[in-house]
Amino acid sequence: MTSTSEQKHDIILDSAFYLFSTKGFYETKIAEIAEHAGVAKGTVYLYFSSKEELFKEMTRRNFDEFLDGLSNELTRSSSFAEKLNKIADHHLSYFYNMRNHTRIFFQGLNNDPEFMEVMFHHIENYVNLVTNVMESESINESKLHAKAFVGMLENYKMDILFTKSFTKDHLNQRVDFAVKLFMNGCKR
Amino acid sequence: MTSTSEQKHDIILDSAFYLFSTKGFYETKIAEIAEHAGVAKGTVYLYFSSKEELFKEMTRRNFDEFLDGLSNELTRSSSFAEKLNKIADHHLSYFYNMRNHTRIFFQGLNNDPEFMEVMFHHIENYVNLVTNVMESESINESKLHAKAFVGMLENYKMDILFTKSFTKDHLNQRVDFAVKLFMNGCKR
Amino acid sequence: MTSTSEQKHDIILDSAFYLFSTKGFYETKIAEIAEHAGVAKGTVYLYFSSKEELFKEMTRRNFDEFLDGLSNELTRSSSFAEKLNKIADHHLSYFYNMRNHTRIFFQGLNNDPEFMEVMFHHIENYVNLVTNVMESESINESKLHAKAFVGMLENYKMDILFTKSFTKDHLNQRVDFAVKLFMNGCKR
Amino acid sequence: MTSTSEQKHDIILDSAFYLFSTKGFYETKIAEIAEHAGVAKGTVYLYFSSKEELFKEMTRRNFDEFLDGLSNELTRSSSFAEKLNKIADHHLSYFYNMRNHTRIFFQGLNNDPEFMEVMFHHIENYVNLVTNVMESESINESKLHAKAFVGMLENYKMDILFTKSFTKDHLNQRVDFAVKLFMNGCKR
DNA sequence: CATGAATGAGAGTTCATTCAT
DNA sequence: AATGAATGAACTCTCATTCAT
Repeated sequence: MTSTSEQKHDIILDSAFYLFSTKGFYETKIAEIAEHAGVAKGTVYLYFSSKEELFKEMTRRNFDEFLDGLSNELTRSSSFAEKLNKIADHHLSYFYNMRNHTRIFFQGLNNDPEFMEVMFHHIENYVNLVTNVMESESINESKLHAKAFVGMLENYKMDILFTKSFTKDHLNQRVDFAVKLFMNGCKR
Repeated sequence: MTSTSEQKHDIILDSAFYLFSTKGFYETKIAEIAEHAGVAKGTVYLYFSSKEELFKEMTRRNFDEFLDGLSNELTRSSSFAEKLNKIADHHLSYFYNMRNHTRIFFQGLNNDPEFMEVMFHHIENYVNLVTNVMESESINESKLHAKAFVGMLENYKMDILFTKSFTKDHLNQRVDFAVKLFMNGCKR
Repeated sequence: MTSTSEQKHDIILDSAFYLFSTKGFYETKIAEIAEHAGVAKGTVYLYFSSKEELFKEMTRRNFDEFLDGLSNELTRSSSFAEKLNKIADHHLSYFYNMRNHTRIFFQGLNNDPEFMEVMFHHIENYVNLVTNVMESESINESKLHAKAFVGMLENYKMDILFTKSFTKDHLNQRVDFAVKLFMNGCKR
Repeated sequence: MTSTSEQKHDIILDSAFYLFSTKGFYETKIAEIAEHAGVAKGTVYLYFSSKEELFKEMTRRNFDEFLDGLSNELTRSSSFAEKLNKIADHHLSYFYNMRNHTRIFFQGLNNDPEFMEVMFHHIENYVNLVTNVMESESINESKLHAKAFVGMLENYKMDILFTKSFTKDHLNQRVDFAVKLFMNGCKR
């Protein structure tokens, strides 16, 4: 009935995610994470060497989940439009599901090179995944296209995070819009 | 030869910008800002009521400069393509000039509603400026178009901030690319 | 129309009294006293060498006024009972008139020997005045009697300071009571 | 051999009493209390939420000890004179034992309503205890009598605190004197 | 005489981290 | 492995005092 070591590791990570993403890094205290996880303060340090390290691991897990999910969905898609759709939907749905955890998207460990590396690699991996889709369609300058597409999506993220009344319908509308704009350009 | 009161206000703001943007909010100490500005610690509090307030004023000034500059350039542009070009160039050049102050773009006062309001309004104002350009060209769903375009640019920002070898040429290339992609869509 | 130097000295002392007695020594700022007196902060230091000194001078003036008034009233009294009455009335009326300035009676400069000296001397002088009255009636152990009488009055001070609904009638009742008790003892 | 949690709480309270009463509230630093108690600065905050709170708890403990002791002694007294004697002796002995901690009697947290409440209640409780003694002897206006008696004692406190050469004999003399004066009035 | 901008020492408080149990 | 009491470095902000104008 007691938690295994691995389970405790994950429980702490869950609590860290919940609190960091809701309140921000500096505003979240180790004591709060411990309490939320139902362990003692000292226990946190048995699994993570520091607050920074805990934040980094949490971030890594988040990024990995995001990319694993996307990568999984892409293998089940066939046409180009369908793939773009999946990317857009996955991207915006991710933020939609996290719209109550807005802090996570604005705060990092900006002075920690290792953390910047983690972020940088995530973006790189994400863009590479999208770049592969572009290349499979023989699009030139595939990387620039990939970044532009991701950027469009990233910007709609703001609507989600700041608009209280944002619904799934609004989300679908943006998915369609982004794909069409990317494929055909603006219609004048 | 001595500073007027207004000058001192700005000198402190300059120092705050330099340090906050280089090291981040929490990592910058009031004592450092004072030293950098060549005044005593207490003097900072004669001009700004708190560290948070100082950060907010600095942010406001930054945002205002960005928008004033853009708005100024847009009035001197004629064709649609030219306007898009000016927006893209202004956006990316701004970050290019600040590529050594990367911290500023990742950290804020995420728990301070007033600060979030400042950020939100800036984004709103920026998008509205771009939306006006879209509308002047009678483009439907002008706001969604505006956000998508800004998003593309925003994403290229990452290249600038993370790529040490990024040059003005790379920048111009992205400006052209973004405008063309936005107008015509991806070419397959 | 402008204040003379002596007037300014007194105006500052008045403001100091008002604020110190309403808010306490540490809670009152020099800046507030200056503002209340309608002078600049630096001006306070032209008349008083430090915050402590200002507090001491204010206290001295207060004590002097109290004793001058009492001494004046006693010369106009004839019988013993009448004199005791004047003392009691003067004592309690003084606190009654100051019942909105309760801070002054609880806070001092407890670490400043000079201030303690000022307080000590005031008490001494007051008791001596009352002792003289006792001696003029040939009462033995005149000083112990004097202190006991002052003590009775001092304690009724608490009623005045803490009882919001305390009236002049209550005051007169206590004056009469104290004099009778002192002269005849408790009635059993 | 190590302190229990409760012991540490009391050790800090003891140190707080020693320093606050010797030097005053504002003149005593938390760092000094910690050092005197043999703990780290932060430890003080594990037991008391703020400097103010620490001062309040110390005051409460002091007051309680005073009243408990008195109440205990009164139950063992029989005649009226004996009871008055016990009150006078307890009151003056208390201050006699504390004659090196004079600061405590002049300084409080005058702006803190909660602290004023604590003080007010203590005085109230003390007077009530004495009032009960008066009533048990069927004395009219028992409360006014009680306050007068306490006032006499309170004033002799000054002799104790300010007279370096004050001895136990002086104290006993004042106890006797106060009781006789209260019972019989001044002898002319 | 008068001003008030500038100073900077100093204090209370927080909280990540440690370590004896 | 787990605890949580104890630590103490570090930081923001205050305010009496000074002095150039």
